[in-house]
Amino acid sequence: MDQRHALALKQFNMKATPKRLAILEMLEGEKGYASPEELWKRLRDRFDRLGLPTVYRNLEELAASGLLTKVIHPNRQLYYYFCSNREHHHHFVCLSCRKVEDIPACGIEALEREVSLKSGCKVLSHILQLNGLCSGCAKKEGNL
Amino acid sequence: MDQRHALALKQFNMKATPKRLAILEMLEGEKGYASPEELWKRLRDRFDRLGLPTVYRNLEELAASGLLTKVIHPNRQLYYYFCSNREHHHHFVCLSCRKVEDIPACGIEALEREVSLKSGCKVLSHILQLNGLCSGCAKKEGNL
DNA sequence: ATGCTAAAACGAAATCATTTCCATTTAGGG
DNA sequence: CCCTAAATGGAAATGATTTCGTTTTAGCAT
Repeated sequence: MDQRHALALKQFNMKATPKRLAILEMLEGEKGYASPEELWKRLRDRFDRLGLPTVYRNLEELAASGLLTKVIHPNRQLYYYFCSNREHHHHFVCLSCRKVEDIPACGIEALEREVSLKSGCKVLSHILQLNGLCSGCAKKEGNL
Repeated sequence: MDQRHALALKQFNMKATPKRLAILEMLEGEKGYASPEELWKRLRDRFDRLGLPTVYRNLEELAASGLLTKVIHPNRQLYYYFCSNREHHHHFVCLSCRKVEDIPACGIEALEREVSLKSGCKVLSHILQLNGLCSGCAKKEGNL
């Protein structure tokens, strides 16, 4: 299991440091997205020394490599999610319990082509995310 | 022209204050998106007193009403854009010159229905934005 | 016109998530 | 086992955004 992550890191020329592995491992164990500070607090148990900047740095780098996914949250704070789905796809995120669900295909690639053809622009990236309440939270209602 | 904005504000039970109108007016005149601070600096010429918090507050409220559109920027700062297109739609934003272009239809409504039916979740909002370089900036290349 | 009241604006100060800096440590190829 | 680039620690800085309590104002009603 560690091996899996270590390999993935190597693919991106990132050293497989214990802290990086721990971050991936912990986030993989989460059911939903987590903030850098939350992860830091939990990981401190496992390391005598662990700086918050290290967590921020690693999360950012891992997201840049695509090993983690950033969540765009209305409160503008950073949240990350471990998604094993290596295909291009998008997410539904629950604003209440933080659960994340994959969204099957989106027609965005076609849209990108259409837009860039029509206006001559160069699409570098796109953001697509659905926000809401997962089935569980929607039932409990009164949430958020 | 003021009248137009004043009416729009009234529709949302917002007072048509000079500063609000000025914000709308100035943003309407922009070709692209602008940051609260930029707007503040430009608007200070027209008001002896204008607080930055006022600009922030108004931009936020106007965006909440849908009179302005928020841009999700990779640098995580706030940017706003005046979009006269009252239909539901999305944007392509140029990361270099800040130009904004409307994106025609997106199939998101269908996607939302599909997702919410399949997983029983309640989709409250969605984010869709294409980032890139507009045709002009793409030519100049080397941008960003 | 004038008064009234809730909404809006001031502006200084606080907040606080995120980043910087640089000295120290470490992973991992040679 | 060495070496070097990469990673980390920790304290401090940053700086966009928000809060707070007070003052002003829009706009309905008299």
